[in-house]
Amino acid sequence: MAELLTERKTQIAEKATLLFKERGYAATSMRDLAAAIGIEAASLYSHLRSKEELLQRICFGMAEAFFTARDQVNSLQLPAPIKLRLAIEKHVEVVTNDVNASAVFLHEWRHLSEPELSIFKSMRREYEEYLTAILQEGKAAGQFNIPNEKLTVLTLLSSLNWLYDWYRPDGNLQPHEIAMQLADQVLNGLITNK
Amino acid sequence: MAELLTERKTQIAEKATLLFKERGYAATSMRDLAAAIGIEAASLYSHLRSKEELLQRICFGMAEAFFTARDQVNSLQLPAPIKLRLAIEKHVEVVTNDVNASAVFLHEWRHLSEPELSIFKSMRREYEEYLTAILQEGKAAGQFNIPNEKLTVLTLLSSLNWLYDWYRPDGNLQPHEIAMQLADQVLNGLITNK
DNA sequence: TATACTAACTAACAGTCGTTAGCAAAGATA
DNA sequence: TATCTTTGCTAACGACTGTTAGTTAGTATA
Repeated sequence: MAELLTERKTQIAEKATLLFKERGYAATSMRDLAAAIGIEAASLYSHLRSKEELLQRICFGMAEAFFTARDQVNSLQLPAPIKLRLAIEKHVEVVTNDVNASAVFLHEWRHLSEPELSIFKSMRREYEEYLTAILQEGKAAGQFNIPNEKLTVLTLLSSLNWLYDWYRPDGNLQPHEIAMQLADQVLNGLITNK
Repeated sequence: MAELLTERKTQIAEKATLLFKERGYAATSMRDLAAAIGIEAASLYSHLRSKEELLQRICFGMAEAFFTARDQVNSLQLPAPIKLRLAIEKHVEVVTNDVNASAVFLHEWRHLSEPELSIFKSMRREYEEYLTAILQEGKAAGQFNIPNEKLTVLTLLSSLNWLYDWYRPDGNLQPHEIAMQLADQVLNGLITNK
């Protein structure tokens, strides 16, 4: 029954993501995970090779989603301010699409062991460079006022990433609206009448 | 030897803060901590009652520092935009003053057990409300353009909090400069020529 | 009907966890 | 000199860790 097998594997992955988010990777035991599903800890090993495999899937799955978003943005030739809006929109889509996985991706990656840890870090750096490039483009064209790109890109990223903490799929703010308001705030600031 | 006693206690607190930041609370064992100091794990208990006591001191010590900053800001009668600049400045001071403790404060608080956990959460909420009040003040006075206060305050806080991740005390950016650039960015946005 | 595979189980492994008990050396105090 | 306090030690506790071995019932395939 290929379908049932996949269902169970999916269920394990989803519960693991939830527990890793709520309690952290190190504080979640395989017995916790098994109990949350309703089986014995040893039975998990019919479906996976190790606990860390679960973490790897979550971290690299999210990384892949962010790269896909980046490639979509970069496939278009756009002025920097509009490109930045699009990048924000796509990033928000990825985060809101799976807030649990986003939280694990952001906070639990350091429990990866080598070589995955180094690979993960370099992927993250690559994504930061993609956003930095947009900022530099706009700065060079005189469209952005940025004294320090690094500060700006890290501030931007933290604003976008914290989303997982308060976004509610059943709330009244849609991802698109959130992205628009975030983009307005980042681009125009809070001060009225510009 | 009251002084030596205090020195050792301080050393333990600092190493614990560093290890909790780097590996996370759950993944740091008392044996790890003891080894980092150069004593046996059991010897730690001459200086503290439990592992969680260490976490409590870090979390509530930082909370106290943030509240002190808030009270300083609130003791002055200022227009909202200037008050927000000051709040940002004070917040940056607290974070940059101890980046390790800031990281633990931000990420490891959920390993507190009751009743400390609930107390901690309500203190955090109180601090968010202090910042929200400034935003509402400016909005009511027509100085701020804010469609959604909650989104704005959480975005602001995440920008400020992520500082612990990249601020280097020996770097070329002083806390005051960082605070000014952050404030400019939040208030004026990235777009040139306003 | 016979065979192979899947997904669960129980039992157990070697190691680690936070913590306690009991003790020893050193220095401070009386 | 005698006593108390501090700060470390060794040894050990019971619980928990990720994981493996071996087994079993049920289902799909030949």
